[in-house]
Amino acid sequence: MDEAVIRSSPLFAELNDAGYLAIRERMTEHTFRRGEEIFHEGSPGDKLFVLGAGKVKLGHTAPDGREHLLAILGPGEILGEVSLYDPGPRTATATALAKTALVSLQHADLLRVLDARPEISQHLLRSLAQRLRRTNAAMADLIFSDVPGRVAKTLLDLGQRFGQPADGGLRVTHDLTQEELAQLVGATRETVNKSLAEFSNRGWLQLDGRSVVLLDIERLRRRGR
Amino acid sequence: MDEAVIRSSPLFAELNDAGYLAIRERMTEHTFRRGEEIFHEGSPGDKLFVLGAGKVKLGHTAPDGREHLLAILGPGEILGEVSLYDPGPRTATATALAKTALVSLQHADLLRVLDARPEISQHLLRSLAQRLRRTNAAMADLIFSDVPGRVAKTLLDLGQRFGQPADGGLRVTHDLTQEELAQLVGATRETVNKSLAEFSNRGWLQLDGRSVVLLDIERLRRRGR
DNA sequence: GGCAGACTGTGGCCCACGTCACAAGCTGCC
DNA sequence: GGCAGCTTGTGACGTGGGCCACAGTCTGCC
Repeated sequence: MDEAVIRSSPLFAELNDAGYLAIRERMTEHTFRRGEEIFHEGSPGDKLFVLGAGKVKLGHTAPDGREHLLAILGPGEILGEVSLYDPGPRTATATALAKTALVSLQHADLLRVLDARPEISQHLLRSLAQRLRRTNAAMADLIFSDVPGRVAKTLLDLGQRFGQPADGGLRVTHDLTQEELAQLVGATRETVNKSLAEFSNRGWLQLDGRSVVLLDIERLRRRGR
Repeated sequence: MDEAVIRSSPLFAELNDAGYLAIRERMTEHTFRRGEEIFHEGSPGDKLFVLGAGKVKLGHTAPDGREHLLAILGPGEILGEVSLYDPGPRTATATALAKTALVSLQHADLLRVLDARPEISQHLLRSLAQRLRRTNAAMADLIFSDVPGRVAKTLLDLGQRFGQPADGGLRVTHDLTQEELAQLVGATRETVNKSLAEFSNRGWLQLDGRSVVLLDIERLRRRGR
């Protein structure tokens, strides 16, 4: 079960069992299948989510309908916390990329915990600060790196977070279509496809549906910077 | 004097006079002239700054030496707060763009205030959350807008924050060279120059050294999206 | 007042990448 | 099992904008 993942998420890890149980009973469990929306841009943001299992994409749709992904989140990660600090409608849409289990918690309930245990909010703050740094790094990449470079970097990042050793390489089950990967790196599907093909026939990785096996991490890393 | 600006910055506005004076005496005043560095990427980040007057650019230098600006900050704004939440070396370099007056405050001193008045930290959190939203919007622009569009948007944004009515338009003294403006929008100086020239001879704005007068805001806005 | 160094203004060349257009697999549902 | 609709693979073409190379203007310093 993924209860253990929730329990040990940074948000709750420091609570003792009694404290955790008190907050746990205010949480609601949900499951989603690929393509189902967890929340939509513009809707009121009064809840926060913690992923137990699965994967979620956080995306933003431009007025002209073009879409761009802000982040991919996995087990143990927190979702929707921005509107905890800055109340108002959601500024992004969260969609499940695979079968996903998560719990939701009303902001009000969480704030009660934070009141009692202010040191926990440090974890939330740090995660927000890190998200900001990440985003800044991504912007720098958009400006300075070409598409293959961004693809390589993104795969390495996903590999570090979700990969597991297999088949003489690092298997990364990203659950993304090439279209979604393109939206994540800020390019078109076609260009991403060609970059992947290039990496593949250099033997740096091996494509396999919605996952890849990274074979030559060192070279990918060099290509990424 | 710019004391009033500091006093009414979101960080301190809610304090009563006694509370403010208590923290005020832990602050140190500094002034910088154009080009002087307030802090440098990689140095230990143990202070936070509040701008009283002037303007500051926040930039990041890539390993290959190319530079990119994250934000332009003006009077009343806070600087260096990220390392308050996520301690460690500074991840950006702050440089004065004009004659700038500011005060600095050790994190430790500020944390003492926040302990006593936790509601104040809400303001800090909100400003961080807003910074994150801003950055996300900037990323979307990098992906979806062309250079002239980003230039138009950036000028409108600066205009909204620093502009004042004059000469039948909105005068924006941005204190940026075209090179710096280019680093801010993620393009080269040459392309930015050509965009500005284009806007200028369409009569949408008027160039004037390190400031511009925005004449046709409506059209600039349309160009920006 | 004159020289040095920064900044602005513009044209030419070229390539990375977006757009378009299809072909070919894969998946799943009736 | 077959058709419909995703998804992947790849080639042709056009162009926005980076890079280079100057010329012209502005600023401040000796």
